[in-house]
Amino acid sequence: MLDEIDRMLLALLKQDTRRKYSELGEIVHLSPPAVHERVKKLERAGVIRGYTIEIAPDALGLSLYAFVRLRVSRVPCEELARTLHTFSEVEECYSSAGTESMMIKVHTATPATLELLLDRIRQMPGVEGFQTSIVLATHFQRENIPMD
Amino acid sequence: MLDEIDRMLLALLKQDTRRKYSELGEIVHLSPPAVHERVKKLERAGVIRGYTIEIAPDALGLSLYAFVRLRVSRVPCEELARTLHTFSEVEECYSSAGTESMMIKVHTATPATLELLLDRIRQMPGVEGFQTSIVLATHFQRENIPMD
DNA sequence: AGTGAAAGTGCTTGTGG
DNA sequence: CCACAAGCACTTTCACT
Repeated sequence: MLDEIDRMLLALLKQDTRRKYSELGEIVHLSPPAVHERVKKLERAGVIRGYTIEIAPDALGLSLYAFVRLRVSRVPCEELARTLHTFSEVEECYSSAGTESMMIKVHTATPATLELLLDRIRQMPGVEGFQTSIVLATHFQRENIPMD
Repeated sequence: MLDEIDRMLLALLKQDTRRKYSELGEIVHLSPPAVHERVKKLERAGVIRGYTIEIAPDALGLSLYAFVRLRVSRVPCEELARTLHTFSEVEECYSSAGTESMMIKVHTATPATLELLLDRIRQMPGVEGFQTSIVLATHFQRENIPMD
């Protein structure tokens, strides 16, 4: 489905989408229209879901990250996820195997804001309790694009 | 530092960077060159760190996500982070407050690959143990851009 | 800082191999 | 599936407000 050239293009575009097609073509040894054709195909296939910017995490005045693991009972996780989606501070939401059935990543300006958020989460039906891990440092974030 | 128009532009570009400057200008009531000027300023200020693509998580044949919380002793977290960076399956790496001093997000093709990775992590000096949470569902991932 | 017009550049499409 | 060439749209710059 995806050959090596496709994977190289994905890796290159992941680094910087504003590379010229001619530049990409030189690297993968293809002409600009050929690169264009492949990229469009990746878009249509849904492999490339969208073109976005990476924003400096601290530029927006939100300095506090935390992971919260939720202990859930009775209520389906998907239903809780819909409620959590309405809290703008909740940036990621997962279901997981284990005692804590859900895990979220939250992003707030201050500890006080985090406390308010946790208060709201505590009141959600089905949430029996949670464990919070404050993030002290983000060492790296990246994406793994295997070339096989 | 960042006014409301800047934040709107960031939110719009986050959704789709291939919007035309004229299109952005209509929304924020500015001319294309004015939008251009602001975007360049955001780039120079480091608020916009880069332009990337979003890749469908399952398109690359990696179907298994897991969070691993590491119990660390003796060794500085930053040193462990450098070692973890050499494992391509480790996509995110954080230091956190609490009993488990570090937390990583890993992305592998199969449970067998995950096991091999955990074996390697287990052998790292300073890693006393870890707890693994397999991700069953990713409900949402997004970014919070406050408009204040 | 923002506007308007003009120039430059790369994207995009059609034709052909 | 890819290379070549041309039309076209957008980005980018410049002079001015």
